[in-house]
Order: sequence, then C-alpha cells, then structure tokens
Amino acid sequence: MPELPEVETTCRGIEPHIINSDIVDVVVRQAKLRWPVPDDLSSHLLGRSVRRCYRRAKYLLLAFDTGTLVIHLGMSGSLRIICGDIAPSKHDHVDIVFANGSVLRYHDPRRFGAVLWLEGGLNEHKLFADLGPEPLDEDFYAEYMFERSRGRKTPIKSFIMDSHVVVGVGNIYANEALFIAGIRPQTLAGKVSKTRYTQLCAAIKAVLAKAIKQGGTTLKDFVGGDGKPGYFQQQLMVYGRAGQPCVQCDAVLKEIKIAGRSTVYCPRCQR
DNA sequence: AAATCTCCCTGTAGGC
DNA sequence: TGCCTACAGGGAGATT
Repeated sequence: MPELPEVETTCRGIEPHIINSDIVDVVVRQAKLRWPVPDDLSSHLLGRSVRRCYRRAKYLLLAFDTGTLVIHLGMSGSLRIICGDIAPSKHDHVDIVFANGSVLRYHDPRRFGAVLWLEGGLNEHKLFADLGPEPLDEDFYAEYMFERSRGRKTPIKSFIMDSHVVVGVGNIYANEALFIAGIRPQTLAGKVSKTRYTQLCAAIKAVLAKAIKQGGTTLKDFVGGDGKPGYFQQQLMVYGRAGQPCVQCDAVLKEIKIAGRSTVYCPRCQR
C-alpha cells in the first residue's frame, strides 16, 4: 500500500542513483500492468538520462529532456536500486539500466501500478489535468476545504480521498487524520464546520509529514536488501485496529465500510 | 456536477 | 495439510 509518503521517500531514495546517467538498457518482462507498458518505451529512454525525479499525487515522475516517465506503484508496487547484475525475481516487471551500473527495478505483485511515457506538459494529460492541490502545499488549507465542501453530500472520508479535492490521501491516512481531528468518517462533508476543517487540514498535513519524516530514515533500504522500506513501523492509531481499544479513551474501535473501503474509528472520540 | 459502481490482480486469511 | 472462496485496495472510467 504505497501511500504518498512511500512515493515521496522512494523518489528521494532513487534520485541520487539515477540522475544524469545514460540509460543503456530497458527490460520489460511483464507489460500488462494497469495500462500496458508502451512497447516503444526503450526507444524513448535509451541514450537519455533523468534530469529530475519528483512526485505529483502518488505518481513518481522521472523528467527527461524529451518527456516524462510516469511510474505509479498501485497498491503493491515498489522500486529498488540494484547494484550490478542480480537476477530478477518473481514480479520484477521492468528494469531500467544506467551507465553508472545502477538498475532501477520495478516490482509489483498485483500489477495495479503503471509505467507510462508522456510528452509535453503534464497538466495537459488527462491523468494530471484535474488533480487537486498537494496536501502539504500552501494551496491546501482549511478555508479551501470548507468552500469546496459546501453542498457536498459525500462522507467526509470520501471527500478527503477525492483526488479532485486533494491528492495523495489514501485509505490509511484518511482514517488516521479523521481520528486525530476527532471527526466521524461518515459525517457529510457539507456539514462539517470551518473550525473542524481547520483541525482536519492540520491533521492531514501532520500525519503525512510525520510519515515522510520516518520514511527518510530508511532511505538506505532502497538499495539492495529486500526493498521494503520501514514505513509501516509508523504507529497507526485506528487503521487495522478494529475491535481493539482506542489509544485515547479505551473504547472499542469500530469498523464500517465507506465507499467499499474499510473505515475504522473511535465511537467515543470521533463525533 | 456529483455520487456510485466496476474493474484490474494476486497474496493472504479464514472456512472446511 | 490442502483446497476453495472472499477480500483488500488506488483510482480511472463508466454509469446512474
């Protein structure tokens, strides 16, 4: 379940190993991801090099002079830097080999992820055109949430997971942020007060920033090893804890479904 | 426009 | 132990 912090940390972790080194080989073992990996991918990449590695929403973006390689990790994807000639294992779908000896290896058991090549301005592409602000940017703030939510009859949890409203808030962090803000997930977005949006906005930023900070301590894991950065050590207060006591009040945490997603909350702390 | 449903895929968990 | 089924989950795209 790579969420925004995992993508951000992956981005920071791989950049120093691949920046400004010519690509000398591209190996696609499995092209059937969420969308097909373009069959002319190598023609776009060979002999070129990454100028910048950045993130928009949960898309990891490798900028070249001629276009952008878009990588999405879906729910089970990961990227690792391999040094030298290490045999690929199951679900290692794409390798990008650099002149400096590094191999960027894309691994994704469930294949919900994507590897795409885009040219021209990203915002002109339909995947990026209608995305909301980044949660950690200044243009995501309580007043904005309040205004956008007026008249909306969708649950607050669905609202903050809507990428048109704000990007990168996945199921885990939506649950956590609502707990921190003390808001019941099923409350209709249009009925949440400005004061509570102030708390919620701060909670979203805090929980994501904290996870990124923790991810930053495990960057070394992106090179070699088993490729599993240690984010999940982050203590989650509600997600995955249904039936267990609330960390604040000891009440039994409740689990419901909202829009098909598992939702855990404290019936006493969240109103 | 907004809300809801469907689908992609496979590892894991639970039932028998 | 092993087989079978249900389910999770990001998010685009279709449908209501």
